[in-house]
Amino acid sequence: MPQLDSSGGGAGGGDDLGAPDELLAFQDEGEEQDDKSRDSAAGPERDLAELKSSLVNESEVAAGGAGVPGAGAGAGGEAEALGRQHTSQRLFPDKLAESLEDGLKAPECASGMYKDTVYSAFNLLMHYPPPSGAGQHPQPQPPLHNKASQPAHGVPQLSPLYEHFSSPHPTPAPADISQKQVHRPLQTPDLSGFYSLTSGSMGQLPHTVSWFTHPSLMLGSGVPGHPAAIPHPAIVPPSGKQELQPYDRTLKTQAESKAEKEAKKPTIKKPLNAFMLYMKEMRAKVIAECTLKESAAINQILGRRWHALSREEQAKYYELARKERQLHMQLYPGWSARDNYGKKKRRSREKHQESNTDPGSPKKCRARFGLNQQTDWCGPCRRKKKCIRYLPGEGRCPSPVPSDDSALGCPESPAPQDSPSYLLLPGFPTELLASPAEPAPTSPGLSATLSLPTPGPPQAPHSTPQSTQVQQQESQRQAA
DNA sequence: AGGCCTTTGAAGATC
DNA sequence: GATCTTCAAAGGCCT
Repeated sequence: MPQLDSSGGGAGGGDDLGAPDELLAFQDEGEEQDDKSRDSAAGPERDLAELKSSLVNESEVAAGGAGVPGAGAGAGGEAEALGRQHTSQRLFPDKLAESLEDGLKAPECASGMYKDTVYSAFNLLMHYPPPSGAGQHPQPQPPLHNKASQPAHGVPQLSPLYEHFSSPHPTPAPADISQKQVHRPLQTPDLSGFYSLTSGSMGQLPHTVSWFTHPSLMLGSGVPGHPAAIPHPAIVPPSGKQELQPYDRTLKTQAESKAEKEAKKPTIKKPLNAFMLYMKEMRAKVIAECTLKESAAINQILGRRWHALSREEQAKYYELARKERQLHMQLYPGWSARDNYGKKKRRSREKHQESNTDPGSPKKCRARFGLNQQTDWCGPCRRKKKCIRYLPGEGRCPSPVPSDDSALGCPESPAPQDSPSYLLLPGFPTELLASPAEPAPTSPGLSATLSLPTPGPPQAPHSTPQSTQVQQQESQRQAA
């Protein structure tokens, strides 16, 4: 498996996990992957033709059957009957994952098992083609909804993008695939939450069949509503509802239809970054270990644990994320993150006003507090949002790690072993520090950055809503 | 019903 | 080029 250092090539600095280097690695990897893809594509064209043929057959069968997404692949028997073993491998790799899931479901592995097992599975997927066997029939899937489809056992999964990528024959999208082509498959019924569903369910993997009916392989992709036109998991209809049938559209004016079509334009989600992949994998574990259910608090713990990970461990996720982006690019060459801009409501004006009271940009901070613009590292860590940490000569901002997870209601969870302490420059504006007379805020995001770096005693588990905590922090800052 | 919270990283937008 | 903004997941909470 290529590692991050493979991207360095002596070009980068020492920061092999930083985003820029990561990008470089990604680009290098992309070329490498392109070569691999070409190699794969250079394989027997007959295989592809047969695969397409099998897809057509399955689509036809599915068209006469249930209109459930993934039902097109419900003709696994046909594929088997066709005796195209290789085709089965491509169409139903989820069976491999199911067998892997069996191993993941061992109850005694409730803690500390996910990462190793998942990555063992990952390695297995990466290096070995999925076994094709008799009886690889895709199971009919229940209605696809994000939350309802979460694994019952909280088995962590990696993104389907990566699962797809792990195919022994990853099929690159044609370079000329258009956005329209990408969107067409979404006109299939009830395809909501594909990306969330799939990325959250390695064991169930109802999406995997859909994944392997890549647009480049879907002869029906040009036919709206074609059963074979099953979308990529990253594609999520905006409303989760089925689009109108063509005869319904005729009832509307062209302008209305156009506007509605634009409004209903399905969303291709962003590929998950390394931390998101880590969160998806570890969330269930944290929930099991802690008494928390709120994602905000869980994310705080995960954020700290993320920083507590070794570089090697983080590198695994960076590698996964890189492959996710690689595959996403291959599948949706015309897609841009900009496409999803504005689909989430912008944060409140109060949020922006609050940011105005913050120290500001690193450059402003340096100027404000008399730091050297060239030598003093002053930055908002890698979030690049607020300058609230001041580190001379540091190329990377340490994590704002509080003493332990008990402050977040997770007493069982051990504190990160190598939680870095962070420095404050001499002359650091003490008014930015939390008042020692007041109870230290429990939120590590902002509060930890404003607290003294020396780890204090475990903070009492908070019981106030996080919004209240934020208000308290805000009031403290304003009082300061 | 839908936004907020909270995290980090990636990428687009802005200056 | 540096900085800022938005979005990606998650699910309880709040309006």
